[in-house]
Amino acid sequence: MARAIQKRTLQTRAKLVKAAQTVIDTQGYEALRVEQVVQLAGVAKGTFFAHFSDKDALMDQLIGARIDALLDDIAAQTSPQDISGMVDALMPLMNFMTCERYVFDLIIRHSGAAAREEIGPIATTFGRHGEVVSHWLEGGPFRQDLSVELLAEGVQAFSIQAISLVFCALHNEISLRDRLTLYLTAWLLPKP
Amino acid sequence: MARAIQKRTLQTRAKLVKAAQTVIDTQGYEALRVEQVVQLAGVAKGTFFAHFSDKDALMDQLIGARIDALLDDIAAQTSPQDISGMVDALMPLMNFMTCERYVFDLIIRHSGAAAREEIGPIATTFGRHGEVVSHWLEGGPFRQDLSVELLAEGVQAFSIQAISLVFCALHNEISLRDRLTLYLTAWLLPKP
DNA sequence: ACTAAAAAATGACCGCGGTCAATATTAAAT
DNA sequence: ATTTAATATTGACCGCGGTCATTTTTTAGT
Repeated sequence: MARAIQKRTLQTRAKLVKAAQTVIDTQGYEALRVEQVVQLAGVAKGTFFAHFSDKDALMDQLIGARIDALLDDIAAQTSPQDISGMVDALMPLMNFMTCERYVFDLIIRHSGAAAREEIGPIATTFGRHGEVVSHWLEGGPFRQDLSVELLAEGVQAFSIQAISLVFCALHNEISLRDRLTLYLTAWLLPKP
Repeated sequence: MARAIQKRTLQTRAKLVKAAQTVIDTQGYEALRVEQVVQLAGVAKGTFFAHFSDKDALMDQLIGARIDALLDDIAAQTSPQDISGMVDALMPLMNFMTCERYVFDLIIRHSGAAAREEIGPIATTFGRHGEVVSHWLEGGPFRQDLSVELLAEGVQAFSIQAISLVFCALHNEISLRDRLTLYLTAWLLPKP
């Protein structure tokens, strides 16, 4: 039968997460090295991989937690009634996703369940994001010819597109906020 | 003063590219190892990195060339006059982009100029893609309230979204083609 | 031809993510 | 308390991308 999780296990895991967060806070996500994390946590390298399947799994958890916290703030607000309000609400999330190229790449890589059997923290936040946006669209003054779920998928697609262009050498004359406003207006308020 | 490029340089580079293509043809993109490529090409490891800044640069070139060839085919056809025709035209490209998860990730990572000074082969193909789609939209029976360039950016955003969901464990009940059709209809033929 | 400088090729070496057989610790059974 | 099986930890080791001082080859000047 399945045994209970040992206290030691939780302690070690907590030490690893704390050490990782310290590294990220001081040096950023991209600079994180597993060797540095285990040294800071005072455990052997192998222990790390007994707790996380790989380095990406740790990042998935930490970045997923950050996004979740941002979504908490977003969900706590009243539903925006126009594009400008919607962009305002989404900007903290957008800013986090653009804080480092490495972070953006990792989020994209984990946004779907990434062909793994179990869905990870970041993928879960994408589901939540869709629900929050869907809820906004339900009563709002936006196009009514499509399901809110489909519209929400479009909002995600354009958010990713806007973020991508931040890292693009060609199109950086227009700000992230302005580009997202442009996209969402075209998507949610078409006037053909 | 700058000297002319040696014949030997071009030969070595060709040997590396040929060896790489052989590996890819037999084992796929993800399985490619630099060590195997240089062994097959009969050169030292250091030589590889004298010709390509890193492994990604080689992939950028090879995948970029493939996409370019697909865009040649697409551009050679007459402009599609409806969503179905547009999706038909785009499908070969979509299928290539979904042939391997590794390929998709690499394309995304290089789709913008990736914060590098010089724009790479894949990033160039994205520019071309935008031009081809813009040209389609110019005379076609699609929404006229936005610039064709902006509409083309949307087509790219939805293409990426559709591809992403192929690799997503949650949403794989609907096919890539059907999803792209759904998205492009909603984007290019809104009826609010 | 000979020589000097520029360019190309080499391979030992490093950094870092990830593995695994061996060892240590914990918790249940007697 | 002792045994036993499950679980957690360890660190030497591996694979592979990437570096760089050294050596080899090519080119241009005389």
